[in-house]
Amino acid sequence: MSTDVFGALANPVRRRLLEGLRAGPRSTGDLAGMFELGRPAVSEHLAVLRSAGLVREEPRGRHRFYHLEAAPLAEVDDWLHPFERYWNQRLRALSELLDEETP
Amino acid sequence: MSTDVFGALANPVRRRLLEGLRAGPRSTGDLAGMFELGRPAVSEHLAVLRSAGLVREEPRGRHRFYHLEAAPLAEVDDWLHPFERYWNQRLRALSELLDEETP
DNA sequence: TCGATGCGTCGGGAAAGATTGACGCGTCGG
DNA sequence: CCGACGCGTCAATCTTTCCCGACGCATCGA
Repeated sequence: MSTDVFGALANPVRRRLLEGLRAGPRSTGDLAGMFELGRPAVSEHLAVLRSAGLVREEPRGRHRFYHLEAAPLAEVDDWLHPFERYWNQRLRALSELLDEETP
Repeated sequence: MSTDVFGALANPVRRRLLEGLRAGPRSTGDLAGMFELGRPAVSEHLAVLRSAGLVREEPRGRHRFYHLEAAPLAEVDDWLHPFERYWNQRLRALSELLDEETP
């Protein structure tokens, strides 16, 4: 059903597809032009993104336009947030200070 | 050398390992206790995290303690940021307003 | 109506990932 | 000094992912 969002983002092709969709909906062939891949491969990647809820397809004529559906990315953001203080220097200093205060 | 960070996060076991390391450094056996997996499997997952720079190992006696090294997660955060306005309603409205203001 | 176009899907093969049992190495306690 | 402990690594196996060529379906232009 809805595949793992993290798994969907694991592939660089799929990440670039999402980046390409930020500017607006695009057709499959248009998206496939971004890569040196065969069209079936891109189509499969789009299917993975779709099963992760990251993309919505709108058939228009004989083209099929894909729309960015960024809502599931919030899950990644939520997972990432608790780690933020560990890579941000200033917040890290603050948190270490707090760790000293509360033993 | 440094494996893809997104690829490292694709596996739920590895994500839970990083979560478990937020509280502080832990030994391999301790971490393996979090799962119903064999110790070698967990050890390999830790190797993947290490090759992604997400973890640092500190040999202490016959134990080996793993420390969280969250810096590479900033790459994920950076990638995620341009999408934020697409899933956050309020920020989306704001950014669309800004887009109108600055042509 | 007919040929061309744009797509998704299926089958197969190659590559990568995940898990296990067995083994070897260094470390600690007695 | 020795047996037990905690680990990492290796070979082998199984699953998943990735990619392609071929095919079929629907749509558009003439």
